[in-house]
Amino acid sequence: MERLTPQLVADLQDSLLGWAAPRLRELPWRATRDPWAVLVSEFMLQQTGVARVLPKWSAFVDEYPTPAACASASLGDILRLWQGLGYPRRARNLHASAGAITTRHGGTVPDDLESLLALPGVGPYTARAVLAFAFEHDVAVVDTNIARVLARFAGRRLKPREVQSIADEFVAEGASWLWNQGFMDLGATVCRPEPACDECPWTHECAWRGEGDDPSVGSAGVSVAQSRFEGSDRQARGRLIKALGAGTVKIGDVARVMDRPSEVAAKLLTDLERDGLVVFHRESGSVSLP
DNA sequence: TTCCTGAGTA
DNA sequence: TACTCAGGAA
Repeated sequence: MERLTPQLVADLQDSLLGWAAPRLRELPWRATRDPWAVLVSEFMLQQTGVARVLPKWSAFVDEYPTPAACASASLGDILRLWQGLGYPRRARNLHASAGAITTRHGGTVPDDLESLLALPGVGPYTARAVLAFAFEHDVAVVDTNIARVLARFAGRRLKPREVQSIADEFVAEGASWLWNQGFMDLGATVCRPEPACDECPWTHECAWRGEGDDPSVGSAGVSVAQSRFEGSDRQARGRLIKALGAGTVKIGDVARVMDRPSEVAAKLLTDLERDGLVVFHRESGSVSLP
């Protein structure tokens, strides 16, 4: 970005780290640097808040402390532990990543960007989060919070490459863990969709300052609002996955379990089978978890 | 109602 | 680029 001089970056780093330091002491669950535990947490944090992830994460890494342990379990067992987090495709991808780590990397989570991005379900955010939070490499993590902060700071909508490159300029050398945690926390607690600019350590340097159209709307990396959950396909899928966690379901009961018309249920069931989240048993006329 | 610490697909 | 994908909290 044009006006980002080294001196300005240094000043912004100081003010943000000063603001964030006391807050981050209250994140004990981030104390781990175990790459597998970090990878599990980042999968869970894709589209799910910290408060809901924390207990599930503890149970998961307790049950599957290594990639090999996870890979040797059935996807059905993984899905049962995942219950309540939503987006079960993440569980499928985590299970597949555990297998890839076991076979391709000798059971050790890789510490380079290319290898991480090659894992199923691992994108730009998760790959860099593992590098920063497990290996403490000097990389910039860009989640929806940071993308929102950067767009507002710049005062305009940003393109995907711009967001990452601007974020890269901000990474405090040798302090990427603290920097990325603090930066995300700023977006999560102050520079929220409804901002609290009077509490922001960057309010003086920000190009937007909460006045006029919000530059983060439509800017790269900023999540768009979710469609409503009630009545959605997600709700119906979730109902079936939850029921299957307790045992198999007869094909003829699927529509009732989903509380959807039979033709809608049939379509959703096909999608779930294609996603590898349910398995048909033609001989018994039932479906189950994999 | 809104908001979630994204990735895959087309 | 646009769309989908759970479920709970506030």
